[in-house]
Amino acid sequence: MTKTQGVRKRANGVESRQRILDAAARISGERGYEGTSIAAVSAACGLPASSIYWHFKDKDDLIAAVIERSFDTWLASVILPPEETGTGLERITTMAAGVAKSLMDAPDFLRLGLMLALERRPAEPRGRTVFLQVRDTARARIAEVLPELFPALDDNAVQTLTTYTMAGADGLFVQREITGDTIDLVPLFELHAQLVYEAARRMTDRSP
Amino acid sequence: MTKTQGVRKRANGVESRQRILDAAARISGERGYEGTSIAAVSAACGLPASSIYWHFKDKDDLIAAVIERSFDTWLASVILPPEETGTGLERITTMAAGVAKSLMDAPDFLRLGLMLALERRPAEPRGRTVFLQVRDTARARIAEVLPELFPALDDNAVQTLTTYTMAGADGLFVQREITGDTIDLVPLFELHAQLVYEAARRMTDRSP
DNA sequence: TTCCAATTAGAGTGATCACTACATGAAGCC
DNA sequence: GGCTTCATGTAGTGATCACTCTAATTGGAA
Repeated sequence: MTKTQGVRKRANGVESRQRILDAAARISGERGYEGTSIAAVSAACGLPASSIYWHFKDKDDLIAAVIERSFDTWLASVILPPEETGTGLERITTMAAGVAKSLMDAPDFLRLGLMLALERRPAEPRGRTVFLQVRDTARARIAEVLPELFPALDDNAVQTLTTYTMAGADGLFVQREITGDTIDLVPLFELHAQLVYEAARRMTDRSP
Repeated sequence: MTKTQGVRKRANGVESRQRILDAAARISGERGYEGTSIAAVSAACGLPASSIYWHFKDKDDLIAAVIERSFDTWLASVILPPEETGTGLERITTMAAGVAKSLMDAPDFLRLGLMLALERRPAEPRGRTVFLQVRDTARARIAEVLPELFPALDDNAVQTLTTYTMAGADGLFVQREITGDTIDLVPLFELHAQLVYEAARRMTDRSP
């Protein structure tokens, strides 16, 4: 029996799960955890609430799944180009531009993540934990890149610069969310990369 | 028939309003707009819901009042020390340290503000609008400071550096919120000030 | 005293929340 | 056909939401 693309949609768990996640990602990316109601997700994806609860244990599980799905996509952008592609400055500038592009393509992930991260509720949502893990992985990537470009950097300086690099990325993203979609993050991220690069260079000069 | 203006502590009106705002600031700073329920504020301040609605028109009005109250306090920290206190770098480093201290003293304001700013709900809360106005004022302050220290900077560079300065402040604040209260923002803000200073200096060197 | 207005207390409104019980339907396998 | 599993549909559950109504209390003014 061939799969007819007919009007009558037959029960399709995988596709329904994706539709639920799409709707939940959009709504939670716009309104945060508390602002995302199951009824709204249900209306947006066209499936009843009971279907959502068949695919996901509870609301917490749904939000966590939203974060997890964007996980790999986003982390793939945090990569330093190989050595033969250019100078150190060129490489981290390209890396920064790549992160900027991925953030502009799919801002819901970081927007929801930052909202979850800023909240301090008594029972921490699992989505927040997952987001912080992704963040730590991204942070570790940067902490590996810096000594590769500046072997003379001591560990303390690497930690400080890593923190500063992450902060700049978050802050520039927030800036775009506030000011509007017209702002292009790429040149700002490139500037950020250059400033971090210069700072690292000066730090190595100081402690030979 | 002249309504005497000198109203004493007629009842606990003024004090009650402050208690409500204190409770609302703490709760909304921890859980955001949707996460702040009138019942929770009522329990935290010891006054019934009807009293909250006597002092404030609705929830939106309450949250906006929370933002407005922190307004002046916070803006007062965004000030460049006078010229005779040191070199340009020293002055903006001191300014950055002051902002860092004020953010660590009262993080609820910026945490709530950033949560409001990131949200994109159909009906924008008034608190969000107020927060963005405060932000614009702070931004204007920075945009005035930069040409004072670097008269040769063109307007485009000033705008870019201002955006980058704000972004760094936001991002470092977020970093502290995520990593925990043990992190000291002051040295990170000072580093940020130095990097912006160096960037501005190099920009003026490039276009004399 | 009496009156008035500023607050507060308490009870209650309908709406919406996350979540569930249960029946129904569709496909695969025999 | 019958049986099972996957998935959806219907119709709720009690709890909590923002908000309101009205009566009580309070202190100052007349």
